[in-house]
Amino acid sequence: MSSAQSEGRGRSHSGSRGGSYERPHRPARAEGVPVADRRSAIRQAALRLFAAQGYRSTTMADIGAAVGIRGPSLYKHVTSKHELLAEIMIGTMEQLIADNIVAVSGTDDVREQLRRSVEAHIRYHARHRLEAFVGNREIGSLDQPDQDRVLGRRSDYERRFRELIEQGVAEGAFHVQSARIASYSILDMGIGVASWFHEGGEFSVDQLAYQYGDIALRIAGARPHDGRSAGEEPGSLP
Amino acid sequence: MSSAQSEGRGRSHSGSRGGSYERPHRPARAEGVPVADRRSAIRQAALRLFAAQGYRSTTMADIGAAVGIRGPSLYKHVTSKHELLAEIMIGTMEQLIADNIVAVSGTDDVREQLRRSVEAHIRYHARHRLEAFVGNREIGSLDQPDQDRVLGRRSDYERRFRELIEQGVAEGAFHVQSARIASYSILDMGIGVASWFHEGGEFSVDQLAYQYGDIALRIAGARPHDGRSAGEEPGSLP
DNA sequence: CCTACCGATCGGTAGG
DNA sequence: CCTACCGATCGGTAGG
Repeated sequence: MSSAQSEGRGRSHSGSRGGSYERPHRPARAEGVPVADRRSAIRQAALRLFAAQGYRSTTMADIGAAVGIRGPSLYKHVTSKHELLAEIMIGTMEQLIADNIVAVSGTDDVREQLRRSVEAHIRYHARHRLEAFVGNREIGSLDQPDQDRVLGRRSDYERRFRELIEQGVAEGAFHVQSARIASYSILDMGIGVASWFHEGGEFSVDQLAYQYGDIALRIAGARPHDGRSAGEEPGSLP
Repeated sequence: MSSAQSEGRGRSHSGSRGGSYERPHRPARAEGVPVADRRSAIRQAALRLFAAQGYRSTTMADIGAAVGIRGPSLYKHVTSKHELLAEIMIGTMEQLIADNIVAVSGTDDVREQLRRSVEAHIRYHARHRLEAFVGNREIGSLDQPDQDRVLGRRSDYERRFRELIEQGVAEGAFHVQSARIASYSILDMGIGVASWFHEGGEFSVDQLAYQYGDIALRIAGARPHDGRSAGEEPGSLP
């Protein structure tokens, strides 16, 4: 629910017509910045602007202004606007998959593997809201090859969750009608986090991760070896 | 997971330069269509194109071509491109709220109210994928007043689910750590359906609605009066 | 419902 | 890293 950002909607009707218009003030220094940091500053500005205004509504001049240079000067550091988007979106999927590999590798208990996978999924979507938000909204803004790359990685990522759930079902640890719907619902509720989470709100990232871990175990129909349902406090049964 | 559409990416490099270029063929009749249907045909075309290409990448000429007229002729039927988007997005939220009111009014059992609310939510997102998809992606493309209208209705809609869950908790029918996270997770997993569902796939709309109803009851920690967990077949307990 | 057209925007290149 | 600029696009209006 709710949108990620609200700043910067609509082309900035800034100081048009009427007397002396300087250029818009540049944010501090235009030079003197280490060349190595310049690229990452550009990427970060692009990410923020893509999230706030959308890829198509963000101009190279906007991105340049955010790092203190003019639009055309960006082409010394990046080859195109599209490249900036593709890097964000492919990098996001690579990170999610890498985090998932770590999450499942620390334990053999399928319940714990699912919990850790979901916690990693939630942590990423809370800590990297903008990446996740842009990654989920701008798929159609990619060219075909990059779109295929991102969708292929998404498919791989989903399969990891689905096969984990199938394994749990085979072991008798999970009980679901459809592993696919279970994995979709678990992943989709995590994706939603990127839309409404903000630091300093009702929940910390840790609390969020833990609660969604519980919810995922409920969705999976997980019961520990003694037969209790997931997410129940030991003493709360009727 | 996955994007809603893939047609029509990128401005259509269609027959530029070189010999005889007629205009692009118009899709059958340009006139002879009942005036009453014209507006809804335009809305439908706009919806399809907004979903496939994004609002900003869809031109009035695209929409016109889809209904067999030229871009400027659309202004006989609509006042602006923006109006087309606003109608879709506000109408979507109005329908979801109306469906929810019906869903909760048929029973007093809070479990059944939640089930029916979720089923209605899922049915809408499966049957009106494009509306839901556009409604969730183009919030930032609205002007401020319309964006406020949509977000206000979203907030109302979420509150209906949250208060239902809180009521269930108070009655001892549900058990959750946070009603807000429960409602967000339930709504977000439904929103996800609009991204990946397609008719003729593995599940029918009815199957989907039922399974997500079960999942929502699990998330809510629902147990029937006899103490069994939601979504379990009566004989499946260990 | 159409053509002609205005005014504005924008990604990217030239050439310092 | 900048200015000047090209080529193309687009929402909306004029005036039939």
